[in-house]
Amino acid sequence: MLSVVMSVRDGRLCVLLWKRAQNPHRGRWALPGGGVEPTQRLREAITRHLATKVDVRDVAHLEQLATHSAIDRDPRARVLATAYLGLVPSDVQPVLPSDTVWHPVDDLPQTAFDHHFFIEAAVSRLRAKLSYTNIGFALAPHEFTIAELRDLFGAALGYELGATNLTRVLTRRHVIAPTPRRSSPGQSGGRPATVYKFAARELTVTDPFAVLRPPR
Amino acid sequence: MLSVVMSVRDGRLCVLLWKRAQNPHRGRWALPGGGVEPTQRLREAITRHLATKVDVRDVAHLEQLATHSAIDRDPRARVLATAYLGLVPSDVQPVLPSDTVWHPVDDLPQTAFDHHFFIEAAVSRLRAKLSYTNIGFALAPHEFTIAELRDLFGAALGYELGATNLTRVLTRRHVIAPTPRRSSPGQSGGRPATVYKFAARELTVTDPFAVLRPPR
DNA sequence: ACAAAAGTGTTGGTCGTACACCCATGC
DNA sequence: GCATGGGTGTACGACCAACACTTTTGT
Repeated sequence: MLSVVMSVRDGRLCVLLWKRAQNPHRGRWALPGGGVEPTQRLREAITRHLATKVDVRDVAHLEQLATHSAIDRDPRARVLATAYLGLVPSDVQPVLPSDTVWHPVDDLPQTAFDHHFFIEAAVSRLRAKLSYTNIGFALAPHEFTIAELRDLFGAALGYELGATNLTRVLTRRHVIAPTPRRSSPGQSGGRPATVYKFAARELTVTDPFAVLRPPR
Repeated sequence: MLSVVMSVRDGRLCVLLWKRAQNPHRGRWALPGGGVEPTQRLREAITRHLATKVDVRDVAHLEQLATHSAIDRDPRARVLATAYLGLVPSDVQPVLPSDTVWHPVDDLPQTAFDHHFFIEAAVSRLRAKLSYTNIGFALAPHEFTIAELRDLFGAALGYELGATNLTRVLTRRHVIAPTPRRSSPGQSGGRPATVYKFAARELTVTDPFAVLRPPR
């Protein structure tokens, strides 16, 4: 049972890793995870582990990724590992243990076991879902300006994008909605930005049929 | 370890189920599945089980669906079940044991345990992937006419669709390609149909970014 | 007044659907 | 020739990207 907890930190998409102090794979970086009690469900086990071991309580979204069954995943014994993808909003600052660090996904250190496969799968999944669901809510603060959201999406997707079209796409799909509030500009001036929020804070598919749509 | 094996039979999307002769859930219909040996990988276990127990050797595509961990899934013991989605082309006719039957997914009998959840997940996954991948290759014969493909897709998606646009979408994306062959018309005449084939017989994503595309 | 930042209008292109029309065959 | 089924051409709308232009602020 593993969790790939991702969040945008300092403008970069990061994943939570801890440094192993013991063999096997001592010194390498591993995903948080552990065993599952016979009375626990997987989701429950993940949630509890994140809260107690790494003090991450504000996972805005959690979904199952995949189960790996390679026989020699762990040299000690046969371990079936089910991984979850967890997302933490960019404005929450969990207090992490000293061996646990946010690592940018485009500059990963050597990871333990087969954990880099899970990270790759998580990044692909997140990037894909950003384009056809409202999953962005789990990365963003409750309120934000378009500029902030543009930087957030840019960091998560790995490329720059324009604020204009981002606004239009997300509002047309009713993913985000303006609030009456607006932000005050910085020292250098500029027009105050409208404050937006996500319309829903649960995962919904916003673009269900790319093609081969059913007849109206 | 469970498999949701699906195929189009007699113009309907079907799933392979076997009737339980023993308690628990005697008389209900269950997905093929079984335990995993400590030396087996999941995919291997699924493949072997399908070949030996239900004589299904021609699974054209197999992908992992999800792992369920409900504590009371099986009243006998805590069982973690990882389900796979398998697809069988419509022209192969595996010899099934007498307790095993293809059931249309839109008219399911009472299923054992929580197997209907897996079936629902498999159907959703298949339908979604039909619109943005070339997964149709796993349902279709090696060669086919557009009319046959239209019926196949219609059965899988659950609604009628037009041959014209199906052709255009799939050829534009280079999912299918015409062959030099053409089919001879039936008794009632009609123009001979061009025979098509799938360009690739491995899963590829054909429509990766619906929106928020990276700049060219 | 000017720079900075946000927001709007407009255009052009791609893609998917609908539907009318043309083509090839059996009887 | 005519019915039958396959294939093509065209028009329309939805959607998205690019970019110029306007609005609102601070200094």
